[in-house]
Parts: sequence; structure tokens; C-alpha cells
Amino acid sequence: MSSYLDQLNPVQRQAAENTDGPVLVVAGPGSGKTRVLTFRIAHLIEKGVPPWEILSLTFTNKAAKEMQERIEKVVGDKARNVWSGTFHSIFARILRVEADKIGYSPNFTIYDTEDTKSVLGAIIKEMNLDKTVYNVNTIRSRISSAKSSLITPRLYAENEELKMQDRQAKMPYISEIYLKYGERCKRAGAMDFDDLLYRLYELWQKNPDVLEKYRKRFKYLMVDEFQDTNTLQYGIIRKLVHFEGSPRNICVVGDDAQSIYAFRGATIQNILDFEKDFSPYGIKVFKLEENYRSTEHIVQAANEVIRFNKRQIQKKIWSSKGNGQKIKVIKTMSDAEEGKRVGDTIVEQRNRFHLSNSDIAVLYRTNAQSRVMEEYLRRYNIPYRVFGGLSFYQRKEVKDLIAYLRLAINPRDEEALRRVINFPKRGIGDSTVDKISEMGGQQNLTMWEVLLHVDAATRTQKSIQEFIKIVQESGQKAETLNAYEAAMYIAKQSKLIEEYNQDKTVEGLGRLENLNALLDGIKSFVEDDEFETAAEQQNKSLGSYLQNIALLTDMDDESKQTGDYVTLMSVHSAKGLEFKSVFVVGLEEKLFPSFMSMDTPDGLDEERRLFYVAITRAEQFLTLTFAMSRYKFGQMQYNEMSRFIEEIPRDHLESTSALRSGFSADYEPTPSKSGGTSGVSGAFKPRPSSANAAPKIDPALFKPSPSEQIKIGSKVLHLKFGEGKVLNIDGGKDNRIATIFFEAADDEKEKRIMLKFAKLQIVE
DNA sequence: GAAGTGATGTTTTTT
DNA sequence: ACATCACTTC
Repeated sequence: MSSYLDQLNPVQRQAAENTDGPVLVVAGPGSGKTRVLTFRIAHLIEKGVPPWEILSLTFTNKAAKEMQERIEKVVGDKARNVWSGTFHSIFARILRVEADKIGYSPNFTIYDTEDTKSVLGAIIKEMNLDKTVYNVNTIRSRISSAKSSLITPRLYAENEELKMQDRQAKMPYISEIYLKYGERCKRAGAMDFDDLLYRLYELWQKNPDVLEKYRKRFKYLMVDEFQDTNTLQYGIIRKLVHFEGSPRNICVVGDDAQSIYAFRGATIQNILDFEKDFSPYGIKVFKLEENYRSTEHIVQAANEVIRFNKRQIQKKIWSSKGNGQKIKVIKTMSDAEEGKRVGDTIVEQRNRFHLSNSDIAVLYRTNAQSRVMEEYLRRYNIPYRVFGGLSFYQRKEVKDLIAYLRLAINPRDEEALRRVINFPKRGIGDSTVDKISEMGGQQNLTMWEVLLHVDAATRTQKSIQEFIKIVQESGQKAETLNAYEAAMYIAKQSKLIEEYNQDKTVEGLGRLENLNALLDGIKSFVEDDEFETAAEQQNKSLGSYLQNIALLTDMDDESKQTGDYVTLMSVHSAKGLEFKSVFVVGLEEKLFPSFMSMDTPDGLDEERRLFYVAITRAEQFLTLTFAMSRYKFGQMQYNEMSRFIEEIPRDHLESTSALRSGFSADYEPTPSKSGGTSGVSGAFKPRPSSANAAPKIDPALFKPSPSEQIKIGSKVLHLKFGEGKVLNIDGGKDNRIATIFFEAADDEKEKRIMLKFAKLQIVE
């Protein structure tokens, strides 16, 4: 049973076998790092290390799950006892156990970004600050990075540099807001994402005995995507393994070239520090440079592009998969046309290379770009799924019900309370809510506690009593019933179902459907034991369910991962994934690289790493597109081609004509006198790909033009051969024969066609 | 307190 | 383009 190690190349194998002492694995894209981590863990277990002494940290639930499954394949059920999960989920689990030591209940709520912003908004309002100056997003990110740098509100207030920055930004009160925010979260029994890290650090800092317990428990530590860790995360890791007498069994895997989360505090300094911190203890460094994912043109393009970055760990990835296809570049006049051309190309690739939809991904810099893409994929009848953006759990109606569920578990949860205290409407208006909130602020009480004692006008008072009753009864049900039964009860008692039932509009029906989907989800949580791992001693309570979903993102939506769909997602979300064919769209200056980061060298480098991540997702086909104009804020913007395309040596590109001309690959465009039609709304004319395969022209949209109008230079559409350009016309008046060049034809691209009989539609 | 209307800013990425 | 939010009116 030792054969599993034979599946690794020599370097991978060494990285997997050197289980004792510190190890740094620098792993290029597609170099099999997950494989190394999996086999490493499997190897440990085979050697007799108890699975529960192994801690494996990743960034996404998806990566964690994949890892778990792959270990299971090698070592079987024992894999279930490995502590494997995201930083946030593992730390939350520990914090629930130790909650009392830091003044929290094990039932603490996790505030998501929206909750956080809402709390901040309330504080700003109460402090009578101008919220156009005190922008919640800015403040949230400042507080977040403070926490990630271990700066408490107090340290913040004493930090001259921060104070000066705040004064310059005309927001001198940020440190006060930070302080209040912390108090409020604590009072509400809530932690935000950063707290899950920060509070654990603090817990270990203040309670050496607790830290000791975990040092003993986790004998082997593994960290994936180490380049994305922030200072705080590394701090926690260090506490766990970097101490006097520790065997320092830690393995971190990362790639500085794929560090794309600097904006939320990640720093590749951690990689450098790691090397420094552990070098006295015999650190071993392995570099995985063979890329098993992509063909040579793609890999080399990636290498060349990343060379434009200043600092980096010396590393050059290579592929033994052969040259493969060159990278295709498509230039279009507008974002709409970009959508069309991507649609075209997808159809073509499916036909010519027998790709499934699920082999294909469209990646973009900003989620907003999905709109246009979706519109055109829909027109082409190409099935797709959009990942990212707001997840199922972030939809209004879903959040509404979840807010009631959260209140049942933790009535001090202020954000949940605010959300539903008057929804469905029960006569507790804004002014009442503000009053309650203010009283809470003054007396250091939560809104819930204020509610319990409030004296208000009798009518309002009655409504409040009603609300209190719902929450209290919900709480009782949550204790006695399982998650599903409790949720059903709450959904009915709160009148949420009734409320959405009354809305008979299309959206209303969708909302009701979503509510039911949520309830179904809870049901399967109760029935399904897939979630159960011995390590987390799951039960089926409502509280347990809420803990489970609090850290889920849209990427974890399983229903989206099955079936034959083209994937649409941001480049950030695509990290760690791979597809046979990848489209990177919107490659324009100010979009990719983003205008937000292109002014600073560091920002630009990060954008370039992001581009590096994007192109290295592709196994065989890589298509880069850019549009000369696109709508932004409802206004037309004119853009230039991204510098990143120019940074790819031309010999990796399929045709360079796209870089010059307005039209695709192989022929020059014909300037049209009647003003450009391409892309600007108007009729939609698909451009089929292959003459042999069934062309994907919708006959309903095909309108043959009178043959007299066809001239040399016309661009025409043929039902079978697709789009072509008229190169020549000869023959007499009634027997005119056109020589037409069809780009998409497989065999002879130039065809001679009798205009009298042919059905051709003039495109321009 | 609810419901309707006009002004305003927003979009970089996510656990 | 779109949503959110302040403001008005009932």
C-alpha cells in the first residue's frame, strides 16, 4: 500500500515525504500542490500519525472539501478525522469551544460584511457624522486591516501615523468608531470575519494553557495558498508551531506569483518571513515547476508576463504537454460585440474540439461584467452558471428568514433584529427603532434588552410584545426541535411565508421559491450526514446549521457545480480551478489592470499576478478579448487594449492582426460607410463556426438580402457556412457568381456561389 | 407610520 | 444602469 507515493514526481515526492520539520513548497500553477498536500497527509496517516493530530488550513471551503475527498480516496474513512477546513471555519470551531474564556457564548453569531457595514452605519448615524464623508466601505476596510495587523482600538488611537492618515482623509473619528464597533459586536454576541482570527490570537495570547492544549493537539500543520495569508494568520500559525522545543512540523505551500489578495492584507512577506523564521530549524524548500495543466504556449506566455513584476521568487514553470494552440486575441468595438464573439467562439470550440460547456470558463476582472456576457450566452442558448456576486444566502428573502433563525439562537444579534423587527410590517417604524438603538447605546444594552423593558405608546408597545413573543417562542423551538422543524415553525410564525406568498409578481414567486429552497436546504442538513465529521461532533440543531452556513460563499453552492454549464466568474474566484478552454474578457486598460490599482507599482504588480492566475487556468485553449468601448455607469467609455496583452510575446499569439485591426484574425475589416453596425444594439447576427457541424444560426433571425445588393467587399452571412467576405464577383448580370471567403469553413474556405440562388444576408 | 418620488453615488477583487 | 436614500405627502 505504499504505491501511492509513486504517483508523484521526485520533487513532489520529497515534499510529501519530508513530514518532520519545517517545509516550504513553492508551487507554480498546475504543478500538483494539492496532490502533494493530499499525499503528505495520507503519508502521515499511513505512518501511524492519528488523523486528529493533523491540521490542514485552506482558504476556501471548496479547496478544503476537495482535499478531504482526495485524502479519503487514499486512506479511507480515517480522513474524516483530520482537522481540515478554512482558516475561518476551523478557528470558529475552536472559538465556540473556548467562547466563555473570552466573554462570548458558544452560540455567537458571525457577522458578514453586510452586517458589519450596517453596524458601522448605525454608529456613524448616532455620532452625528456625515456619512458621505465617513464612507462605510472605507471605514470597514480600515478597521479590518487594523485587526489584521493586531492593532486594537486602543493602539489605533495611539498610533500617530494612522491618526494622521485619518485626519488627511477628513475622518478623525475612525478610532472612536472602531472602539464602538468592537463594543457593539461584543454586546451583540457577534464576531465578524476578522474577529474569528483576531479573537483566537487574543485567546491564545492571554491563556497560555489553552494555547498549550492546541499545541499538543495539532502535531502536524499544513497551510495551502500561503501567499494569501495576512500577518494575523501567520501570527496564529506561528503561535501554534514556533516555540521553544517544538518539532516545528509545518508545511506551507504557496506561490508568490499567485498572490492576489494584498487588498485584504495578504502579504508575500509571509513567505519570506517563513523562510527566515524557520531557517535555524532546518527548513527544506521545494520548488514545483512542472506544470501538468497547460500546454506550452500558455505556460510560456505566463512566464513572460510575470517577468514584468519586480520582486519575485525565482521560478520558471514549464510544461511537457507540447506547444498546443496559440493564444487567441479578439478585439471588438463594444462590450456587446465582445459578448457575441465569446458566444461565437464557444460554439465553434464545442463543435470543432468537442468540448462540453463545463470545459469552458469566462473570467472577468469585475463581477459587473457578467451582465453583458450573460445576455449573449442566453441568446446563443449556451447554458451557463454565474459564480460569485451575491450568494444564495445573501438574497433579501433568504437573509430575512435567516435573521429570524439567528434571533432564535441569539436574540442579542442586533443586525438580525434590525432587519426583521418590522418585517413583515407590524407597526414598529424607523423612529421607534432608532430610539431603541439609541437607548441601547446610552445604557450599554443590546436592542433586545431594551425591547424587553421599553415603555412606548400603547400601539407600538403591543407590536413590540408581539415581536418579543415570536422571538422567544422561536428560541424555545430551536432548543427542542431539530433545525428543520424549528425553521419551519419560525417561517410560519414570523409570517414571512405569508408575506412573500401575497406577492404574486414574478420576483415575488422567485422569492418564495428561494425561501422554500432554504427550508429544503435545512431539511437536507438534518437528513444528510455528509457534513458530519467526528471532529466537529455535529448535531442537527438550528444553531449548528447556522454555524455551518455562516461561512459559505457562492462558490460552495453544490447545485451549481453539477451539470453541463459554462462557468462565469471573476478571476479571483477562479484561483485553484482549471478548464480546457478559458476566456479572459475585458482586457482593457483601466479595467484589467483596474483603474483602482494601476497608479502604484505594487498595485499594478498585483493586477499582473491576477492576470497570471487568469491565463494559467487554461489547459488547452486560451482566448483573450477586449472591447474598444463599454458601458460604465450607463455611460459609454472608450478603452485601450490592456498592456498585459502586449506583454505576451507575439509568437504565442494565434494572429496579431487583432491587435491592429478592428476585426478578427485573418482578414482586414471593410470600413463601412453607413456607420458602424457592429455591436451597437440592432439585430443580432450569430456567426457560426464550422461548415460541417450544424450551424448555430437561428433561422428566425436570418433574413436573406436581395442579391443585387451584394457587392465585392460585402460581409455576408450564409446559413450553412456562416459569415464570409465577398472577394470577387464575376459572370453576367443574371448569372453573377461570387467568390466568398468563409472563415469558419473547415475544408475550402473560398467558395464560389451563384448569387441568383444563394441565400445570403448582408451583414455590412 | 407607510408609500411614493427624485437625487445620488456606485464597482475591484472575498473569507 | 441600478440601487439606495433622503424627502415629501397621505
